[in-house]
Amino acid sequence: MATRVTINDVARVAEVSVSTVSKVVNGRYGVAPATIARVHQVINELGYETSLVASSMRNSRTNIIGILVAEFEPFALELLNGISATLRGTKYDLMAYAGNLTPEGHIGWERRSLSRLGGTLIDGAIIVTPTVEIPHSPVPVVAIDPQAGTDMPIIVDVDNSGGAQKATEHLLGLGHQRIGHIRGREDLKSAHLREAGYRQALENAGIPHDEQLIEQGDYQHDAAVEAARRLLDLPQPPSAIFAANDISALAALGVAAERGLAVPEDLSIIGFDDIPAAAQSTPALSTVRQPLHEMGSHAVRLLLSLLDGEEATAPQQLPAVLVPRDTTAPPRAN
Amino acid sequence: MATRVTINDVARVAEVSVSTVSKVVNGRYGVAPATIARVHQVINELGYETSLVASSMRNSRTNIIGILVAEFEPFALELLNGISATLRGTKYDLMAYAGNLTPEGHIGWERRSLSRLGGTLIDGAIIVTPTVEIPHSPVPVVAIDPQAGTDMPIIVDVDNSGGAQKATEHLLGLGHQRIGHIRGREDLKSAHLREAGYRQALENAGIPHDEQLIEQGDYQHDAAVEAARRLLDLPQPPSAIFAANDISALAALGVAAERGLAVPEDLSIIGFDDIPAAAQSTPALSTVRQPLHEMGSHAVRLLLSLLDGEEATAPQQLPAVLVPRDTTAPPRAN
DNA sequence: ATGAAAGCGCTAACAT
DNA sequence: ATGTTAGCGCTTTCAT
Repeated sequence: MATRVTINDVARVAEVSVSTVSKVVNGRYGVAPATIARVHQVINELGYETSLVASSMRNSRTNIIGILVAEFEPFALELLNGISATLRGTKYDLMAYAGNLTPEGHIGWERRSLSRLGGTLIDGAIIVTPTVEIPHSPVPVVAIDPQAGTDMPIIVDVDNSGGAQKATEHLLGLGHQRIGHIRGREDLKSAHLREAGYRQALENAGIPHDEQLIEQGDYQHDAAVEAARRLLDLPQPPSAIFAANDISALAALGVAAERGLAVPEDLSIIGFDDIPAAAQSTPALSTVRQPLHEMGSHAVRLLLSLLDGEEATAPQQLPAVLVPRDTTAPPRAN
Repeated sequence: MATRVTINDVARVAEVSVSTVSKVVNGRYGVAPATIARVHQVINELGYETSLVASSMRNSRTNIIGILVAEFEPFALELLNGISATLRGTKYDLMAYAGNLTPEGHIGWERRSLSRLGGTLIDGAIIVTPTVEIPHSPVPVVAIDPQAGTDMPIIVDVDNSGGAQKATEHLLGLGHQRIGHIRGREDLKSAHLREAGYRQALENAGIPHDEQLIEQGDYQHDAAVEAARRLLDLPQPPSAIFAANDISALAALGVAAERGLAVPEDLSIIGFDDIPAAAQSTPALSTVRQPLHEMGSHAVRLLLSLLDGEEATAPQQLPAVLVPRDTTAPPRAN
């Protein structure tokens, strides 16, 4: 754990000025070949590398893209995978920063992280699932799957309403006519869009609207359990349920079990997200998947074009992918 | 994309000196309550945040842990998951840096990244799968799964020999007596350890050593295909093969198919690593898994104790987990 | 209680 | 070809 080798150490040992070392390191003109050789030799001997931090204070460009996440959970990690793959071969390095691990300050973490890194350390940022608007950023920013309003300029997310529509049409296609919906969190854009997709599918199928079939699940297990119970307690219970996320769908699966309902024979259930647990449940949960890899890839391409000085593009919606598994089947003939 | 708000902006608007602002931000004593209030107000108005970069040049501590990876691939991402979870609730933020994405300089990326970030930006580092020794680091370092020698002081990795032994004993337990081995890359420590575990298991079972049953597969598909062919061409071919990694095992699976051998009836195959493709193959590959989540968690705990000034600990070996799937079964009765 | 000044490691404009 | 200097944003003595 030796102390850091700085440009000063190199200059001293090579018996030149620091600016000469800097010129050599950055390949600037106006240094004698002999000097270049000697400096390089000292650099190797000492194992010197320029400090990213110090040089980023002088240079505007660092060739580093920052990925700002609240936390490294599976959703963010899968995005990171696509981002990393897309960045390979470009001149950019990748720095992922989780600035929300400390107990304090959880809301608005993205604004904080962006201010702390932007303008100096990173040339541009991709923010994963931001919770608040970013009014003015020091660097170009692309948001992935923003939770709140749509005021962020550049956005990549899944086609929530289209995905919900696919899920509902899947049930419709199996022959279901009475389809319930467990709604997501009121304050999140995605919840509204998913509900809209559900309504759209029913409308397209010419099925009259029944407000009783929509219950609030808040994207959370407990609330979804209650919602599912109310749905199944209906005088005319639904033969299928589209839940706004997999957590809720899994909750509904539990309620079906507690009622002695066979899934999918007595009740079909489909979720949204395709979280890992979805594939593990018994029976395996039918759902709709966000193409995370491609979303990350898309975000990178958008950011790179922004960094090349191109104009802001319209929001990018990537299609959701239907993943039919074992919780959806035709309704029991009656 | 407004320009960055600096401490100077705050000072100017609040009509105080920058040092006063700094004191307020860092909660130092000796500032009038009225001044504190005014400065805070301006900070909020302007949306100021201290620059990580600038402050890290003055402070020795940043409360940021750096994870240095060559690339964000599944192995590193899974580790990141464990690392992030373990760091939650501590005072540390997490910064993951992939410094190998640029085409040039791929070997020794870890030394480069460490020099560039260490000493200023990060308080300590966890390096994933380093390829070279780190002679002197500016900050405490823990290595996960180093590829080369064992000269790195603090290491976390899977128990390679133990895992190989488990795999071999699994085959032994099924009744196999003649077990081949496709060896990994000569220059990697893990390959030697896995071979050693294989030999140990056979020795423990009192099975005489047959050098013909070990072939070089280099951890690579093509070489492993050749190795598997040679094994199966033997006058007395093995009834089971332990491959040093899943790539090689999958290659062997292909060779079995090309020979018309049924797996696992005619030939049992087991790999090592549990890469995603392992679960996808037909039949699904039996293998041995590295507990990546726990390895990440362990590395964090080691690093934190190092940062608390504790002494270097001995290398940590985490047990590998046997994952029996469908490519291993008792040998055909003969 | 406040501010002026030095310095962290580095780069670039400007001498020499 | 080389060195001197200023300054990036910040924290920390050290005056005042």
